[in-house]
Amino acid sequence: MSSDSPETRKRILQATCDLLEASQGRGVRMTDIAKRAGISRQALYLHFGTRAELLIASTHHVDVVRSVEERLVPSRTAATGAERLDAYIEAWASYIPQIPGIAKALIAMSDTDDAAAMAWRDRMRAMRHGCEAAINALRKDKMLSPHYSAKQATDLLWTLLSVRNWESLIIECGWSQQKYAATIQLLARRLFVAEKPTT
Amino acid sequence: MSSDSPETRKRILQATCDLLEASQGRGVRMTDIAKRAGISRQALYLHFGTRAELLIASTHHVDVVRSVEERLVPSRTAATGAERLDAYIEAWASYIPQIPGIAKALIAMSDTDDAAAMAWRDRMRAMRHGCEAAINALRKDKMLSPHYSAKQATDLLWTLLSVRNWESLIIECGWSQQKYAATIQLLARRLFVAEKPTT
DNA sequence: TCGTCACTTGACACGGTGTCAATTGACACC
DNA sequence: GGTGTCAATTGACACCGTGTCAAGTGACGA
Repeated sequence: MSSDSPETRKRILQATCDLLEASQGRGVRMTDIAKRAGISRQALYLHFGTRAELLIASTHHVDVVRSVEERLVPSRTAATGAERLDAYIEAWASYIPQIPGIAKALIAMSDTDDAAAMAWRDRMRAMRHGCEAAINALRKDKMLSPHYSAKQATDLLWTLLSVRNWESLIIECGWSQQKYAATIQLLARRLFVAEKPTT
Repeated sequence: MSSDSPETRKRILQATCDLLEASQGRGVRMTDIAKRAGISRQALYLHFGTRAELLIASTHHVDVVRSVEERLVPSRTAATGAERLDAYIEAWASYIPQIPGIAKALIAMSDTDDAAAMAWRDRMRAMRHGCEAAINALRKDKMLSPHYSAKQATDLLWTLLSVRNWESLIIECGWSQQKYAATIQLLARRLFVAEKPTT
Protein backbone atom coordinates (compact mmCIF):
# COMPACT_ATOMS: atom_id res chain seq x y z
CA MET A 1 0.00 0.00 0.00
CA SER A 2 2.98 2.25 -0.55
CA SER A 3 0.98 4.24 -3.10
CA ASP A 4 -2.45 3.96 -4.65
CA SER A 5 -2.83 0.48 -6.11
CA PRO A 6 0.52 -0.03 -7.80
CA GLU A 7 -1.13 -2.84 -9.73
CA THR A 8 -3.30 -0.56 -11.85
CA ARG A 9 -0.64 2.06 -12.19
CA LYS A 10 1.75 -0.44 -13.68
CA ARG A 11 -0.90 -1.73 -16.03
CA ILE A 12 -1.54 1.78 -17.26
CA LEU A 13 2.13 2.43 -17.86
CA GLN A 14 2.55 -0.83 -19.68
CA ALA A 15 -0.52 -0.12 -21.81
CA THR A 16 0.87 3.30 -22.67
CA CYS A 17 4.22 1.91 -23.72
CA ASP A 18 2.64 -0.89 -25.72
CA LEU A 19 0.34 1.39 -27.64
CA LEU A 20 2.96 4.02 -28.28
CA GLU A 21 5.49 1.55 -29.59
CA ALA A 22 2.88 -0.22 -31.70
CA SER A 23 1.75 2.99 -33.34
CA GLN A 24 5.15 4.68 -33.39
CA GLY A 25 3.86 7.34 -31.08
CA ARG A 26 1.14 8.70 -33.32
CA GLY A 27 -2.56 9.00 -32.57
CA VAL A 28 -2.64 7.42 -29.13
CA ARG A 29 -5.41 9.02 -27.06
CA MET A 30 -6.19 8.80 -23.38
CA THR A 31 -9.27 6.80 -24.30
CA ASP A 32 -7.17 4.18 -26.09
CA ILE A 33 -4.80 3.81 -23.19
CA ALA A 34 -7.66 3.44 -20.72
CA LYS A 35 -9.31 0.80 -22.87
CA ARG A 36 -6.07 -1.12 -23.19
CA ALA A 37 -5.46 -0.97 -19.45
CA GLY A 38 -9.00 -2.17 -18.82
CA ILE A 39 -10.22 0.88 -16.91
CA SER A 40 -12.30 3.95 -17.61
CA ARG A 41 -10.77 7.03 -19.13
CA GLN A 42 -11.52 9.01 -15.99
CA ALA A 43 -9.69 6.51 -13.82
CA LEU A 44 -6.56 7.41 -15.73
CA TYR A 45 -6.77 10.84 -14.20
CA LEU A 46 -6.85 9.33 -10.72
CA HIS A 47 -3.30 8.13 -11.37
CA PHE A 48 -1.88 10.76 -13.70
CA GLY A 49 -3.00 14.35 -13.69
CA THR A 50 -2.34 15.00 -17.35
CA ARG A 51 -1.33 13.24 -20.50
CA ALA A 52 2.13 14.75 -20.25
CA GLU A 53 2.56 13.37 -16.75
CA LEU A 54 1.57 9.94 -17.98
CA LEU A 55 4.03 10.05 -20.86
CA ILE A 56 6.83 11.15 -18.59
CA ALA A 57 6.07 8.40 -16.09
CA SER A 58 6.07 5.94 -18.98
CA THR A 59 9.62 6.82 -19.91
CA HIS A 60 10.74 6.13 -16.37
CA HIS A 61 8.83 2.89 -16.42
CA VAL A 62 10.73 1.80 -19.52
CA ASP A 63 14.01 2.68 -17.88
CA VAL A 64 13.22 0.32 -15.04
CA VAL A 65 11.83 -2.47 -17.18
CA ARG A 66 14.73 -2.32 -19.63
CA SER A 67 17.30 -1.79 -16.90
CA VAL A 68 19.00 1.15 -18.50
CA GLU A 69 21.63 1.57 -15.83
CA GLU A 70 22.98 -1.91 -16.38
CA ARG A 71 23.50 -1.27 -20.05
CA LEU A 72 25.86 1.54 -19.27
CA VAL A 73 28.23 -0.47 -17.12
CA PRO A 74 30.49 -1.63 -19.98
CA SER A 75 30.99 1.94 -21.10
CA ARG A 76 31.80 3.14 -17.58
CA THR A 77 34.34 0.41 -17.02
CA ALA A 78 36.04 0.58 -20.39
CA ALA A 79 39.81 0.57 -20.24
CA THR A 80 40.53 3.17 -22.92
CA GLY A 81 38.74 6.18 -24.30
CA ALA A 82 38.23 4.55 -27.65
CA GLU A 83 36.68 1.53 -26.03
CA ARG A 84 34.47 3.72 -23.92
CA LEU A 85 33.22 5.51 -27.01
CA ASP A 86 32.50 2.20 -28.66
CA ALA A 87 30.74 0.79 -25.64
CA TYR A 88 28.63 3.88 -25.16
CA ILE A 89 27.42 3.87 -28.73
CA GLU A 90 26.75 0.16 -28.41
CA ALA A 91 24.63 0.68 -25.31
CA TRP A 92 22.74 3.62 -26.70
CA ALA A 93 22.14 1.94 -30.04
CA SER A 94 20.61 -1.06 -28.35
CA TYR A 95 18.46 1.18 -26.16
CA ILE A 96 16.91 3.43 -28.81
CA PRO A 97 14.89 0.74 -30.58
CA GLN A 98 12.86 0.27 -27.43
CA ILE A 99 11.65 3.82 -27.12
CA PRO A 100 11.03 5.57 -30.44
CA GLY A 101 7.28 5.59 -29.89
CA ILE A 102 7.36 7.21 -26.47
CA ALA A 103 10.11 9.51 -27.61
CA LYS A 104 8.07 10.73 -30.53
CA ALA A 105 4.98 11.26 -28.41
CA LEU A 106 6.94 13.16 -25.80
CA ILE A 107 8.61 15.33 -28.41
CA ALA A 108 5.25 16.06 -30.00
CA MET A 109 3.85 17.10 -26.63
CA SER A 110 6.86 19.33 -26.03
CA ASP A 111 5.43 21.74 -28.56
CA THR A 112 2.46 22.52 -26.37
CA ASP A 113 3.40 21.31 -22.90
CA ASP A 114 6.23 22.74 -20.85
CA ALA A 115 6.48 19.80 -18.49
CA ALA A 116 6.90 17.43 -21.41
CA ALA A 117 9.50 19.70 -22.96
CA MET A 118 11.45 19.80 -19.73
CA ALA A 119 11.28 16.04 -19.31
CA TRP A 120 12.62 15.43 -22.78
CA ARG A 121 15.39 17.97 -22.34
CA ASP A 122 16.38 16.20 -19.14
CA ARG A 123 16.71 12.87 -20.87
CA MET A 124 18.72 14.41 -23.65
CA ARG A 125 20.94 16.10 -21.12
CA ALA A 126 21.56 12.77 -19.46
CA MET A 127 22.46 11.25 -22.80
CA ARG A 128 24.76 14.15 -23.42
CA HIS A 129 26.63 13.44 -20.21
CA GLY A 130 27.44 10.05 -21.59
CA CYS A 131 28.81 11.60 -24.75
CA GLU A 132 30.82 14.07 -22.75
CA ALA A 133 32.29 11.33 -20.59
CA ALA A 134 33.33 9.33 -23.63
CA ILE A 135 34.95 12.34 -25.27
CA ASN A 136 36.71 13.27 -22.04
CA ALA A 137 38.03 9.75 -21.71
CA LEU A 138 39.46 10.07 -25.19
CA ARG A 139 41.07 13.36 -24.33
CA LYS A 140 42.57 11.95 -21.19
CA ASP A 141 44.17 9.26 -23.38
CA LYS A 142 45.43 12.03 -25.64
CA MET A 143 43.48 10.38 -28.37
CA LEU A 144 40.88 13.02 -29.12
CA SER A 145 41.13 14.06 -32.74
CA PRO A 146 42.87 17.41 -33.12
CA HIS A 147 40.05 18.51 -35.41
CA TYR A 148 37.76 19.23 -32.48
CA SER A 149 37.65 20.75 -29.05
CA ALA A 150 36.03 18.60 -26.37
CA LYS A 151 32.88 20.71 -26.45
CA GLN A 152 32.66 20.56 -30.22
CA ALA A 153 33.19 16.82 -30.29
CA THR A 154 30.56 16.34 -27.59
CA ASP A 155 28.07 18.48 -29.49
CA LEU A 156 28.64 16.50 -32.65
CA LEU A 157 28.49 13.10 -31.02
CA TRP A 158 25.37 14.06 -29.12
CA THR A 159 23.66 15.29 -32.26
CA LEU A 160 24.79 12.28 -34.22
CA LEU A 161 23.26 9.89 -31.71
CA SER A 162 19.84 11.54 -31.65
CA VAL A 163 16.73 9.42 -31.82
CA ARG A 164 15.80 11.34 -34.98
CA ASN A 165 18.93 10.18 -36.73
CA TRP A 166 18.30 6.63 -35.67
CA GLU A 167 14.81 6.91 -37.13
CA SER A 168 16.14 8.42 -40.29
CA LEU A 169 18.61 5.62 -40.93
CA ILE A 170 16.55 2.72 -39.66
CA ILE A 171 13.07 3.66 -40.78
CA GLU A 172 13.59 6.02 -43.69
CA CYS A 173 16.68 4.41 -45.16
CA GLY A 174 15.86 0.86 -44.14
CA TRP A 175 19.08 0.05 -42.34
CA SER A 176 19.21 -2.89 -39.98
CA GLN A 177 19.84 -2.28 -36.33
CA GLN A 178 23.08 -4.16 -36.76
CA LYS A 179 24.24 -1.97 -39.61
CA TYR A 180 23.24 1.19 -37.76
CA ALA A 181 25.28 0.35 -34.71
CA ALA A 182 28.33 -0.78 -36.65
CA THR A 183 28.32 2.20 -39.01
CA ILE A 184 27.91 4.79 -36.29
CA GLN A 185 30.61 3.21 -34.19
CA LEU A 186 33.03 3.24 -37.07
CA LEU A 187 32.05 6.75 -38.04
CA ALA A 188 32.54 8.06 -34.52
CA ARG A 189 35.93 6.40 -34.35
CA ARG A 190 36.97 7.94 -37.63
CA LEU A 191 35.80 11.35 -36.55
CA PHE A 192 36.87 11.54 -32.94
CA VAL A 193 39.75 9.18 -32.31
CA ALA A 194 43.13 10.57 -33.30
CA GLU A 195 45.43 8.39 -35.36
CA LYS A 196 48.37 9.05 -33.10
CA PRO A 197 48.49 10.35 -29.55
CA THR A 198 48.37 14.12 -29.48
CA THR A 199 51.18 16.00 -27.87
CA MET B 1 -7.27 37.56 -62.49
CA SER B 2 -5.30 34.38 -63.03
CA SER B 3 -6.54 33.05 -59.70
CA ASP B 4 -8.63 34.39 -56.84
CA SER B 5 -7.15 37.65 -55.67
CA PRO B 6 -3.45 36.82 -55.59
CA GLU B 7 -3.00 39.87 -53.43
CA THR B 8 -4.69 38.39 -50.38
CA ARG B 9 -3.28 34.96 -50.98
CA LYS B 10 0.23 36.30 -50.89
CA ARG B 11 -0.49 38.28 -47.77
CA ILE B 12 -1.76 35.15 -46.07
CA LEU B 13 1.31 33.16 -47.04
CA GLN B 14 3.60 35.89 -45.87
CA ALA B 15 1.71 36.18 -42.58
CA THR B 16 2.00 32.43 -42.09
CA CYS B 17 5.74 32.41 -42.70
CA ASP B 18 6.30 35.43 -40.50
CA LEU B 19 4.38 34.00 -37.58
CA LEU B 20 5.90 30.54 -37.89
CA GLU B 21 9.45 31.82 -38.00
CA ALA B 22 8.81 34.24 -35.18
CA SER B 23 7.43 31.53 -32.91
CA GLN B 24 9.67 28.74 -34.17
CA GLY B 25 6.66 26.92 -35.47
CA ARG B 26 4.87 26.47 -32.17
CA GLY B 27 1.37 27.57 -31.25
CA VAL B 28 0.39 29.36 -34.42
CA ARG B 29 -3.37 29.06 -34.96
CA MET B 30 -5.52 29.83 -37.95
CA THR B 31 -6.94 32.73 -35.97
CA ASP B 32 -3.51 34.26 -35.51
CA ILE B 33 -2.66 33.98 -39.17
CA ALA B 34 -5.95 35.56 -40.18
CA LYS B 35 -5.44 38.43 -37.79
CA ARG B 36 -1.93 39.02 -39.06
CA ALA B 37 -3.10 38.94 -42.67
CA GLY B 38 -5.86 41.39 -41.81
CA ILE B 39 -8.78 39.16 -42.75
CA SER B 40 -11.31 37.03 -40.96
CA ARG B 41 -10.50 33.47 -39.97
CA GLN B 42 -13.17 32.15 -42.29
CA ALA B 43 -11.72 33.98 -45.26
CA LEU B 44 -8.60 31.86 -44.79
CA TYR B 45 -10.66 28.87 -45.76
CA LEU B 46 -11.68 30.57 -48.98
CA HIS B 47 -8.05 30.35 -50.04
CA PHE B 48 -6.81 27.21 -48.33
CA GLY B 49 -9.03 24.29 -47.54
CA THR B 50 -7.15 23.15 -44.45
CA ARG B 51 -4.33 24.17 -42.20
CA ALA B 52 -2.11 21.54 -43.79
CA GLU B 53 -2.76 22.95 -47.25
CA LEU B 54 -1.81 26.39 -46.02
CA LEU B 55 1.42 25.16 -44.48
CA ILE B 56 2.37 23.32 -47.62
CA ALA B 57 1.65 26.35 -49.79
CA SER B 58 3.78 28.39 -47.40
CA THR B 59 6.80 26.21 -48.01
CA HIS B 60 6.46 26.74 -51.74
CA HIS B 61 6.06 30.43 -51.14
CA VAL B 62 9.35 30.50 -49.28
CA ASP B 63 11.06 28.64 -52.08
CA VAL B 64 10.03 31.35 -54.51
CA VAL B 65 10.81 34.26 -52.23
CA ARG B 66 14.19 32.86 -51.26
CA SER B 67 14.95 31.67 -54.78
CA VAL B 68 15.99 28.20 -53.83
CA GLU B 69 16.87 27.08 -57.32
CA GLU B 70 19.47 29.78 -57.72
CA ARG B 71 21.24 28.70 -54.59
CA LEU B 72 21.84 25.31 -56.07
CA VAL B 73 23.61 26.49 -59.19
CA PRO B 74 27.13 26.51 -57.71
CA SER B 75 26.72 22.92 -56.62
CA ARG B 76 25.43 21.80 -60.03
CA THR B 77 28.26 23.46 -61.86
CA ALA B 78 31.09 22.40 -59.55
CA ALA B 79 34.13 21.06 -61.33
CA THR B 80 34.94 18.16 -59.00
CA GLY B 81 32.94 15.89 -56.74
CA ALA B 82 34.58 17.30 -53.65
CA GLU B 83 33.69 20.81 -54.70
CA ARG B 84 30.17 19.78 -55.45
CA LEU B 85 29.82 18.28 -51.98
CA ASP B 86 31.14 21.48 -50.47
CA ALA B 87 28.89 23.70 -52.54
CA TYR B 88 25.83 21.63 -51.79
CA ILE B 89 26.38 21.78 -48.07
CA GLU B 90 27.02 25.49 -48.38
CA ALA B 91 23.75 26.03 -50.21
CA TRP B 92 21.73 23.87 -47.87
CA ALA B 93 23.29 25.36 -44.77
CA SER B 94 22.37 28.85 -45.88
CA TYR B 95 18.84 27.73 -46.72
CA ILE B 96 17.89 25.98 -43.48
CA PRO B 97 17.96 29.07 -41.25
CA GLN B 98 15.09 30.52 -43.24
CA ILE B 99 12.67 27.68 -42.69
CA PRO B 100 12.95 26.01 -39.28
CA GLY B 101 9.60 27.39 -38.16
CA ILE B 102 7.62 26.14 -41.13
CA ALA B 103 9.56 22.91 -41.10
CA LYS B 104 8.69 22.28 -37.47
CA ALA B 105 5.02 23.08 -38.00
CA LEU B 106 4.84 20.82 -41.02
CA ILE B 107 6.57 17.98 -39.20
CA ALA B 108 4.21 18.38 -36.27
CA MET B 109 1.22 18.20 -38.60
CA SER B 110 2.65 15.10 -40.23
CA ASP B 111 1.71 13.17 -37.12
CA THR B 112 -1.98 13.69 -37.75
CA ASP B 113 -2.26 14.75 -41.38
CA ASP B 114 -1.32 12.57 -44.31
CA ALA B 115 -1.08 15.40 -46.80
CA ALA B 116 1.37 17.22 -44.58
CA ALA B 117 3.37 14.04 -44.10
CA MET B 118 3.57 13.50 -47.83
CA ALA B 119 4.58 17.10 -48.49
CA TRP B 120 7.41 16.90 -45.99
CA ARG B 121 8.60 13.58 -47.36
CA ASP B 122 8.68 15.12 -50.81
CA ARG B 123 10.89 17.95 -49.71
CA MET B 124 13.20 15.56 -47.94
CA ARG B 125 13.32 13.41 -51.04
CA ALA B 126 14.32 16.42 -53.09
CA MET B 127 17.05 17.22 -50.61
CA ARG B 128 18.16 13.64 -50.81
CA HIS B 129 18.58 13.89 -54.56
CA GLY B 130 21.08 16.65 -53.97
CA CYS B 131 23.01 14.43 -51.58
CA GLU B 132 22.91 11.58 -54.03
CA ALA B 133 24.18 13.77 -56.85
CA ALA B 134 27.07 14.99 -54.74
CA ILE B 135 28.03 11.47 -53.71
CA ASN B 136 27.75 10.24 -57.29
CA ALA B 137 29.97 13.07 -58.47
CA LEU B 138 32.54 11.94 -55.92
CA ARG B 139 32.29 8.39 -57.11
CA LYS B 140 32.72 9.43 -60.73
CA ASP B 141 35.94 11.13 -59.67
CA LYS B 142 36.95 7.91 -57.95
CA MET B 143 37.11 9.95 -54.79
CA LEU B 144 34.33 8.36 -52.77
CA SER B 145 35.73 6.99 -49.55
CA PRO B 146 36.12 3.20 -49.67
CA HIS B 147 34.41 3.03 -46.30
CA TYR B 148 30.96 3.44 -47.86
CA SER B 149 28.84 2.38 -50.76
CA ALA B 150 27.13 5.19 -52.65
CA LYS B 151 23.81 4.36 -51.03
CA GLN B 152 25.30 4.26 -47.58
CA ALA B 153 27.12 7.52 -48.04
CA THR B 154 23.96 9.16 -49.39
CA ASP B 155 21.96 7.90 -46.41
CA LEU B 156 24.51 9.26 -44.00
CA LEU B 157 24.91 12.63 -45.68
CA TRP B 158 21.16 13.02 -45.95
CA THR B 159 20.68 12.23 -42.29
CA LEU B 160 23.55 14.45 -41.27
CA LEU B 161 22.05 17.44 -43.07
CA SER B 162 18.60 17.16 -41.50
CA VAL B 163 16.87 20.23 -40.18
CA ARG B 164 16.78 18.52 -36.79
CA ASN B 165 20.55 18.31 -36.67
CA TRP B 166 20.86 21.91 -37.65
CA GLU B 167 18.50 22.80 -34.80
CA SER B 168 20.44 20.64 -32.41
CA LEU B 169 23.76 22.29 -33.15
CA ILE B 170 22.56 25.85 -33.64
CA ILE B 171 19.83 26.13 -31.05
CA GLU B 172 20.65 23.49 -28.47
CA CYS B 173 24.43 23.73 -28.64
CA GLY B 174 24.59 27.41 -29.49
CA TRP B 175 26.79 27.16 -32.56
CA SER B 176 26.92 30.04 -34.99
CA GLN B 177 25.64 29.55 -38.50
CA GLN B 178 29.20 30.11 -39.69
CA LYS B 179 30.57 27.39 -37.44
CA TYR B 180 27.81 25.00 -38.38
CA ALA B 181 28.48 25.29 -42.09
CA ALA B 182 32.25 25.06 -41.76
CA THR B 183 32.18 22.11 -39.37
CA ILE B 184 29.72 20.09 -41.42
CA GLN B 185 31.61 20.74 -44.61
CA LEU B 186 34.86 19.60 -43.07
CA LEU B 187 33.17 16.64 -41.47
CA ALA B 188 31.60 15.54 -44.74
CA ARG B 189 34.91 15.86 -46.51
CA ARG B 190 36.64 13.78 -43.89
CA LEU B 191 33.97 11.13 -44.05
CA PHE B 192 33.22 10.85 -47.73
CA VAL B 193 36.19 12.07 -49.75
CA ALA B 194 38.89 9.45 -50.23
CA GLU B 195 42.47 10.47 -49.55
CA LYS B 196 43.67 8.99 -52.80
CA PRO B 197 41.75 8.03 -55.93
CA THR B 198 40.26 4.57 -55.60
CA THR B 199 41.18 1.91 -58.09
C1' DT C 1 -22.71 -1.59 10.15
C1' DC C 2 -19.93 1.99 8.77
C1' DG C 3 -16.08 4.09 6.33
C1' DT C 4 -12.83 4.08 3.06
C1' DC C 5 -10.93 3.57 -1.31
C1' DA C 6 -10.44 2.42 -6.20
C1' DC C 7 -13.13 2.79 -9.75
C1' DT C 8 -17.45 3.71 -12.67
C1' DT C 9 -20.92 6.49 -15.25
C1' DG C 10 -22.46 10.50 -17.28
C1' DA C 11 -22.31 15.22 -18.03
C1' DC C 12 -19.83 19.25 -19.20
C1' DA C 13 -16.25 23.19 -20.25
C1' DC C 14 -12.54 24.54 -23.23
C1' DG C 15 -9.81 25.26 -27.32
C1' DG C 16 -8.78 24.55 -32.11
C1' DT C 17 -10.27 23.07 -36.75
C1' DG C 18 -13.46 23.02 -40.20
C1' DT C 19 -18.45 24.08 -42.15
C1' DC C 20 -22.59 26.63 -43.36
C1' DA C 21 -25.86 30.35 -44.40
C1' DA C 22 -26.95 34.93 -44.78
C1' DT C 23 -25.13 39.48 -45.63
C1' DT C 24 -22.20 43.42 -47.36
C1' DG C 25 -19.72 46.25 -50.52
C1' DA C 26 -17.06 47.01 -54.66
C1' DC C 27 -16.58 46.71 -59.45
C1' DA C 28 -17.97 45.63 -64.22
C1' DC C 29 -21.09 45.16 -67.84
C1' DC C 30 -25.21 46.60 -70.30
C1' DG D 1 -29.60 52.93 -62.74
C1' DG D 2 -30.10 47.87 -62.38
C1' DT D 3 -27.93 43.40 -62.26
C1' DG D 4 -24.59 39.91 -61.48
C1' DT D 5 -20.34 38.43 -59.62
C1' DC D 6 -17.02 37.82 -56.24
C1' DA D 7 -14.18 38.50 -52.16
C1' DA D 8 -14.88 38.93 -47.70
C1' DT D 9 -17.72 39.44 -43.38
C1' DT D 10 -20.51 37.87 -39.25
C1' DG D 11 -22.34 34.53 -36.36
C1' DA D 12 -23.58 30.03 -35.32
C1' DC D 13 -22.45 25.28 -34.99
C1' DA D 14 -20.37 20.34 -35.24
C1' DC D 15 -16.43 17.49 -34.09
C1' DC D 16 -12.51 15.91 -31.26
C1' DG D 17 -9.45 15.34 -27.59
C1' DT D 18 -8.19 16.89 -22.95
C1' DG D 19 -9.35 17.77 -18.50
C1' DT D 20 -13.06 18.42 -14.58
C1' DC D 21 -16.89 17.40 -11.54
C1' DA D 22 -20.51 15.00 -8.98
C1' DA D 23 -22.88 11.09 -7.74
C1' DG D 24 -22.89 6.26 -7.37
C1' DT D 25 -21.07 1.21 -6.80
C1' DG D 26 -18.85 -2.59 -4.74
C1' DA D 27 -15.24 -4.77 -2.09
C1' DC D 28 -12.71 -4.92 2.09
C1' DG D 29 -11.41 -4.06 6.94
C1' DA D 30 -12.35 -2.20 11.66
